[in-house]
Amino acid sequence: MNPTFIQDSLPFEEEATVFADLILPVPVPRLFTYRIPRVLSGLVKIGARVIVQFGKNRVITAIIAKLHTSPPSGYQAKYIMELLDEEPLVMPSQIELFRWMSEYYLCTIGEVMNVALPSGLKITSQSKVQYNPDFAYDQLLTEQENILLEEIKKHQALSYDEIGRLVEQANVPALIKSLVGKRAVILFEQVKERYKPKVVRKVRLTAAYEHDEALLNLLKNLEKQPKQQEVVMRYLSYIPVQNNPALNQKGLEKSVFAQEGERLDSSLKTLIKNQVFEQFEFTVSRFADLPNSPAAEVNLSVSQQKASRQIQDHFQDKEVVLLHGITGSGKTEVYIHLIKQALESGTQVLFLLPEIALTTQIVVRLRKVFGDEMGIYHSKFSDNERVEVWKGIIEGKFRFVVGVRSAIFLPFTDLGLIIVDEEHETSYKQYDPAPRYHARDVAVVMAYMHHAKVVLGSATPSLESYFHAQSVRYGLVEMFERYGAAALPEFILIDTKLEKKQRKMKNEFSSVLLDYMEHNLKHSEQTILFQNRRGYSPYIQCDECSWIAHCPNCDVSLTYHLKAAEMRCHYCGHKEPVPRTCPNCGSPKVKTMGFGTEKIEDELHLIFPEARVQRMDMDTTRAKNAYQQIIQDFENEQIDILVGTQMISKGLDFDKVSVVGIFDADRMIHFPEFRASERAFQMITQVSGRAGRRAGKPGKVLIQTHNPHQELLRWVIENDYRRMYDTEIVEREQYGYPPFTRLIKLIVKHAERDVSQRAAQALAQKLLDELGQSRILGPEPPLVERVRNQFLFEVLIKLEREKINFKAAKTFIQEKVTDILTDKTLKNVQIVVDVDCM
DNA sequence: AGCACGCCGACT
DNA sequence: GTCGGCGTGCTC
Repeated sequence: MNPTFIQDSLPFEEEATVFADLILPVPVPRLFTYRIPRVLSGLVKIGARVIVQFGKNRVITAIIAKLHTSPPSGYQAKYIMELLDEEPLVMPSQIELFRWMSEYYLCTIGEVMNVALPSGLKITSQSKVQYNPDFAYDQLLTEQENILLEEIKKHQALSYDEIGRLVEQANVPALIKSLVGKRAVILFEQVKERYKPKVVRKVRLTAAYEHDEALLNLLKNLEKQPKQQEVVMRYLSYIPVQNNPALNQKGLEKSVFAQEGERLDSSLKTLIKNQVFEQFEFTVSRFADLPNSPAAEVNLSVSQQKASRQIQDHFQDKEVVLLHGITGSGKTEVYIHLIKQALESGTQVLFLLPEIALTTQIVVRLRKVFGDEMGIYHSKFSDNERVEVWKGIIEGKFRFVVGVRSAIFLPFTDLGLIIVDEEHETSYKQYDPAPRYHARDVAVVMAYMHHAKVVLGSATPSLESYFHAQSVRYGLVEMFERYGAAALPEFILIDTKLEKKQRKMKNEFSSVLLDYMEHNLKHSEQTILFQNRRGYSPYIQCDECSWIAHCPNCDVSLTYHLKAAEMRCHYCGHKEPVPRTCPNCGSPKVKTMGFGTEKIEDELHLIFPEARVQRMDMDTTRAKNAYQQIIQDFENEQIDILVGTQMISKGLDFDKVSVVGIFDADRMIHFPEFRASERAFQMITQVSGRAGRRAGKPGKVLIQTHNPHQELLRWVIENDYRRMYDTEIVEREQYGYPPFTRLIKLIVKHAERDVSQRAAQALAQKLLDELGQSRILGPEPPLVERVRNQFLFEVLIKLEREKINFKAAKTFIQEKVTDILTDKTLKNVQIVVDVDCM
């Protein structure tokens, strides 16, 4: 890495003009050089944000990546408009990381910046229109222009949107443009800082009433105004000033007096007017209301102690340790122990979790131990909340952050430990937009930069991580005992083929599963049903002519949603009503085919009308707290049967569930993709982990399958990760897949199938010439070959880990991609480059 | 990515 | 004859 890139002090001669190379949030693969105005030259620092004009009329936020005094040749550098931060908002190590990411994932540093900064830190400008006070009406205005001008005259400054709302004219932008030309109005850019600290309005007694005597007098005087008296009494009940006058400074939130049905707020107003109370505003943290009772003791079991000791031993000579611990082995306690130690040694700690696991018990758990020293970074939090975490880390308020994928972008300066829990989770990989990064892999790189250590934790590690743990790269620590001697669940395989033959199936339910569920309901025990497909049915079909409802924009069937009474495309979001008769032949025999979570839920109502059934999938958890609510209800045993997609495999307390039912295991196992076995093993194992024990008996996991003799199911049942790994790794090596190779997927898109195909073929040919046949797969259309009216073709590149210079190969690939994009005979082609695709 | 500039069809 | 369609190319 270029050392000047991270230099942050400037011993410049006073006269020299200072230039800054800036990261701009645009997909242009270079930095942009701007001039620093003389008055700011001593104040600018690397990592500070500035506002610059970019292009003719755009005003955007940029980050200073480098400061120097060599004027650019060939063009005149513009001045920066404003300096936003006196101290760096982005740390030098982050700029280094951004650069590494843009090189590794083949995207621009601006794209990295764009996803890294919460939008509250990115200032955007808005064009504002203002009446020109010097306008002399020396120009001929059309009637429309006159109406508009009169309206603009009435206001200080208006945005285009506001004008649009004010007048009923069409083509407002054109009219404004004309008015600008005639010098009747002025355009200017208004910059708005998005982040607003959260303030609460508070009241407190004025100094005159802070003391006992004055208070008693006040209460006496207010005997005729009972409402006002009540206000004072209420205040004192919260803030006992009579016992301790100093408490008054803190004040009380105004909202306490504005509760429904009481109408104390008007009395409060009077008291404020009479200078009994005074108002003030108080800036509060948005995280204040989370449970917070720090320093709960953590007692490690013998196996947990052993695991954390082993991890620390590995850290002597290794940066990364894979903690392979089965569900319920108590990895969290081990994490807590390690986090505590890292914090005690004075370093920062980052704990990554997949999105869906974050809203649950583990956060509450960590909060109990670490209190408000711990920041939380989550996509369902508002932007302001994210900015608060960002700034809190810089200010030293948070030395420990629990967060999702994007938390790797936070401004750490001195990381000592990164924990990636559920490291096998595919949601750590961002697919769209660029950078298409894998947070687990970035975490490892980041740890090297900070000289920090990494713990990757999982009950079902990714093949990649386990492979590295088999070599000298990573250390491996295993926990195979269930905490508190909870027994492993008992597996039952149900042959649905056989049951179908014997006519024992009730739609999707086997008789065995129904028997267990019924027994469970009778004994008030809980059941989880897993079907990794949302909606009611994945397609609807005409019984007469076999017509199937398709998305008009994508090459997929439409999924039928019962409750919403419509068909939806899960790729582009297209919706349409369900036809009563077949649009092709007019037959009324249009039937739903296949099943998703919604259908299972629906059928459960018929089979067990008395049972309390809840569904949990993307459709029922869209609201901010819906997910948490369902989990809470389930924990409080207000739900008997929970039906869900893979969402249910995380963060549920297994102790209360005695039956887990898994549908459609075959579809997962035989999915046409090289990772299918690994994924299926992980998913089924994770879901099975939800089965606990009740009254000393182990829980039951029932798997419905067409073929109970598949070896993958046997590995799951025997909890034999190792067998799965050994079998799978041989195949990976044989066919040249990760971890033996690195994959780069190029997705070519065009509105016409033919152009898309031609471009993909040309691209593949260029790559083939240099890299050879064995390293290039395709081009071939993906499973869904048309999405949002774009035809897709994929080229997959396999690069061996050892033999190939990965960086050079990527540069070459990038060149070839650019060749295609600039090919005049292939216009409007888009190419997505996905490094380490999943 | 935006955004402006530039060259061809349906309207006052 | 103009508005405005979106193709093309640039941004320090």
